[in-house]
Amino acid sequence: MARPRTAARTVEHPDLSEVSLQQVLEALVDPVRRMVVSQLARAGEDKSCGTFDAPVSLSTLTHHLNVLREAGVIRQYYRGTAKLNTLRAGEMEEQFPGLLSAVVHASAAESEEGVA
Amino acid sequence: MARPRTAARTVEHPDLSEVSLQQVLEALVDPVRRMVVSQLARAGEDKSCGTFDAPVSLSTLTHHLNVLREAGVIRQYYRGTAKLNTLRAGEMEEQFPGLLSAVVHASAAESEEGVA
DNA sequence: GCCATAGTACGACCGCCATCGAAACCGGAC
DNA sequence: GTCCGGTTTCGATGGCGGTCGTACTATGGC
Repeated sequence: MARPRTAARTVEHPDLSEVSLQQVLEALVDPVRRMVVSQLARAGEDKSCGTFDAPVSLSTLTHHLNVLREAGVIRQYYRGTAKLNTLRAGEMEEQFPGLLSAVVHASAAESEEGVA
Repeated sequence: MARPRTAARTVEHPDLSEVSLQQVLEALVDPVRRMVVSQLARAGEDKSCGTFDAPVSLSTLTHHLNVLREAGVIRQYYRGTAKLNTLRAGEMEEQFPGLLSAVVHASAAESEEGVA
């Protein structure tokens, strides 16, 4: 169907007003997904699927990224062969004030404690 | 074994420093438990098991209250025949800053939206 | 054109947790 | 003492979700 060569694959993202608190909490309750979120928050910038450090297979990781995207926590977009992921921190803050930041912060605090 | 007549049944509560973020999130991810927390937050004061409005049987409700207690979210104590429940909001705020309040707030916002 | 690389879709398995009903329990009222 | 209402424990059940491997697709480089 002569799909455009550039700006090729696009990804569906929910409007945050359509996302329920339940969805967000379910997304954040899984340890692997919280790792992903933490790594995104720490990295400061976009990471591709393969660059996450997680104790699961790639297909499982894809699954987790889908859940996070559907919960409105991350945004995904293609660039070249890679699919990049970024936190929707600002929007989340608007829709669920303090929630994502509290989780990220507590998560970081817990892992520091292990180091200290 | 000659259990003391007074100050009878006591309940074990974890120190919040022993509670993991994982535990807290698992406690808060269940809709019924979030209802309980919301009702406690709104009521302002202690509620007995039987006074919660939840679409589950009493035995299930007991189970949920146990989970919340073990996660450090609520404190329980006996008074007469009743077992009262109260939020450990202050302690939670210290250990997991912003977390419980964000969830309670978002929860309230969502139910208001249904009303509006 | 071909190949290599990155990610995805699908289907199956398995363990965990919410749920219930019924029976036991405990404290207080009488 | 006996009864009663409130709460808990136990065991069984059912469904959902995390996990994996494999087969597949798509993009970019050669």
